[in-house]
Amino acid sequence: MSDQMPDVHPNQNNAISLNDATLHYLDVIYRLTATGTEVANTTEIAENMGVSASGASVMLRRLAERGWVQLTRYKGATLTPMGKRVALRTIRRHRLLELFLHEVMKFEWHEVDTHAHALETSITEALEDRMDELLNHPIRCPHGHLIPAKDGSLPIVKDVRLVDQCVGTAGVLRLVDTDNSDWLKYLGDQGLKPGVNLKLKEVAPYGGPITIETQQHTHNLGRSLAELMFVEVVA
Amino acid sequence: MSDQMPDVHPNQNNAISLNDATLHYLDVIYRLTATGTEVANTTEIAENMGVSASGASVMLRRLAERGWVQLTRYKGATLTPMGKRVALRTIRRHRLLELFLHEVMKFEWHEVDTHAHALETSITEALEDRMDELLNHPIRCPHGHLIPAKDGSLPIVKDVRLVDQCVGTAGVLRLVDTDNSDWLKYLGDQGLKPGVNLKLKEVAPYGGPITIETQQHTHNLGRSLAELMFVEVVA
DNA sequence: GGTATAGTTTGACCGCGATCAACAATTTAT
DNA sequence: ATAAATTGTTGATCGCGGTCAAACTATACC
Repeated sequence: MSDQMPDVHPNQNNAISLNDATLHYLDVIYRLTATGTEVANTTEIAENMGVSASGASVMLRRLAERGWVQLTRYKGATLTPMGKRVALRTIRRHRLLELFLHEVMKFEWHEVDTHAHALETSITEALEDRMDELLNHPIRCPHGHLIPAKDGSLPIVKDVRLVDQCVGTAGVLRLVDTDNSDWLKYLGDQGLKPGVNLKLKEVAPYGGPITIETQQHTHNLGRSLAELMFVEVVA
Repeated sequence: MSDQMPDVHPNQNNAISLNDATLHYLDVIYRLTATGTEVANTTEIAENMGVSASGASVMLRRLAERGWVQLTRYKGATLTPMGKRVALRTIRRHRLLELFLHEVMKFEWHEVDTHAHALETSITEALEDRMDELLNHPIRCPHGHLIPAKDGSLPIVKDVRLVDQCVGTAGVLRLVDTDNSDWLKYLGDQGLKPGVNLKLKEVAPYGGPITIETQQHTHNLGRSLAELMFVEVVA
């Protein structure tokens, strides 16, 4: 809610009137810091932006001067509350677009990220709102990522990492945490998409494969793929 | 067909890999030169781009160096065949987007131009194609403007200017040639949208108003509005 | 506790699309 | 035909997001 997200300067269209580059940097930094890691380091950001490390370094300084980013030299970057808010708005648009492209435009779930990325900094607020209505105020993108509300708040869900569960656990697949098109295609082809019911049958030790069972099949997945999956446990 | 439109350098995604600015300039120049006038002059272009005349002048030189534009100093600009092709591709995307936003996203016909403009340089070719399919390979945008094919060819239609017809002529409204939101709203509110049947009842002389009749109403329109309307005459 | 190494920043530079102020060409009016 | 007004171009400069090469931490290792 708005008690934790301060207002961006009263701007007719929040998170807009900022250029692509800024929006994409903030997006990347958000995603890098969302997953536990406290700061995003320059090299990571540069890689994700497809830019040299020096280029990212310069840009980070500018983003810090403009108040979007909290920078500790030679250490890394975090978003300021303002930066976080802007990032969440871009992420909202990205995920709404992904779902829209999947549900309405009938793109495959492994294709939507690219197309959504191209559009996320260009769509108008009215279009964002219209998609939201048309999709019935959805909570998740096709991969299961959460769609932030316009105020930056995230829905509360009960996702837990599949690989942390004990053998025998049954649940509903809720999130496949990657945008890697190949992995998504592979999993999708096997029917392993959010919504599917599954049961954890076996976890090989020492980072070995895991075995899960769905209605139709038994699947053997390498650890790296299995680690992407989050489920809601059912009693 | 491709006999009149030369190939752009074999680029995986025609009219893309050019930046927004270039695309928008070419678009503007195309529209300024499409309506009879042989060349687009710097001031006009500058106004349409929302940029100073000197800025446009500099940019036009660059566009000429890059082969998109044919420039005659102190006279004006035309598109090269290559430039024309790129412009038509952008216009295709713009008009497909307009129709999509109207038909699928349920925006009003006077709203779509703005939103389409924001997106026209960002959408991927796949999305362009998907919209085209979903809309069943449409020929016209909501205002009736023609949608160029991917090769730059335009459908052949029988639109004629309403104000050039003699009193008594009956026809179908096919095109309202403006993107002015206010005028569009006004006309739309009266039911004067493409597809409506109408009959020319009176043309006041000396640029005076015209009177047209539709199924439900009789409309009195000032000359400037009437001049935007194109019809297909029915026998 | 010094030193190699990985990671980060700086400095000099570039291309792009703008601006403004000054100047040049073209049109229009007298 | 010349002066005045309009329109167009140039030159200097800016902000932005990049590059590469060189200098500078921070850290891990022996």
